[in-house]
Amino acid sequence: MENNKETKAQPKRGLWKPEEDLILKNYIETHGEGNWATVSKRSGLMRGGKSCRLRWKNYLRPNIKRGGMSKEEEDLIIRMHKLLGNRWSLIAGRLPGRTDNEVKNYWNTHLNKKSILGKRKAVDSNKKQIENEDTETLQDSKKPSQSHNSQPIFSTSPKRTTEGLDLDEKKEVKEQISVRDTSWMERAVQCFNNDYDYDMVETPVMMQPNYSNFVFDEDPFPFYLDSFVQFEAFGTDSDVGIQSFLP
DNA sequence: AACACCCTCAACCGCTAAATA
DNA sequence: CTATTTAGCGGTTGAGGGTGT
Repeated sequence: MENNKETKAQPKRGLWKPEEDLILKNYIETHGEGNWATVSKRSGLMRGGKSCRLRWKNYLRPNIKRGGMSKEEEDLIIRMHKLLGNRWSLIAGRLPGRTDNEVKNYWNTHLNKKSILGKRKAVDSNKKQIENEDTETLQDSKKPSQSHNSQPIFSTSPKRTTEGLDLDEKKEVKEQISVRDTSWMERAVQCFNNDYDYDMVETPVMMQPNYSNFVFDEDPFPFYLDSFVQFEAFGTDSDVGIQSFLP
């Protein structure tokens, strides 16, 4: 809501200047991350909290890798995107030093455009195509491949169940979850790298490499094809459950 | 040189979910 | 239990640099 009594100064926008970067970097190195709303006030930056957070996360944070993607990184992005769709943060999680924004940009500018995956088209041409198509096809093509607005059957982020715990216990749970994250992602990627030939779960027929209708593009793929979801939904140490969801 | 067009990517927007008051 | 705040996500925009004519 706008407050008429108090004419709030509009937060500064646009590209960050080196001196602003320095201020933010120094502030966070001193005070730590978080509570972004107060960062601009306390640091003297007249930026919004979101802007500060984004600048830190995507640019100033230590170990950020900048510059062109290596062939390996590009290959991994393509594979992961095939597997996960537009879940950029998950994909970026597999690329040390890369941010979701960077991966997303790279996909949209380099990979998507080149149509490396064949079916996927550049955003603009896709829009034009949608405009020209009849209603029935339009509805299909408008389906988000995996929009965050459309609820996935299972969340790809573990539910945090820290209710009723004290601060230290909460921290511990979060660390455990984080470890579990790495674990299932690692296994899923290994699985993917090995053409789904992994030992934990019986490979569903639709996930086998020679399955002719093995297509991810455009439509949200069924969750039983998503090995990431499998690992999370059913755990990494059990093969219970997956078979019951097979067609 | 001047202009138009294209491309890239940093930053912003709108939204949701989780955490906190 | 509800309201508010905070963090995070994916989609989109637009400034600025590059390239073609």
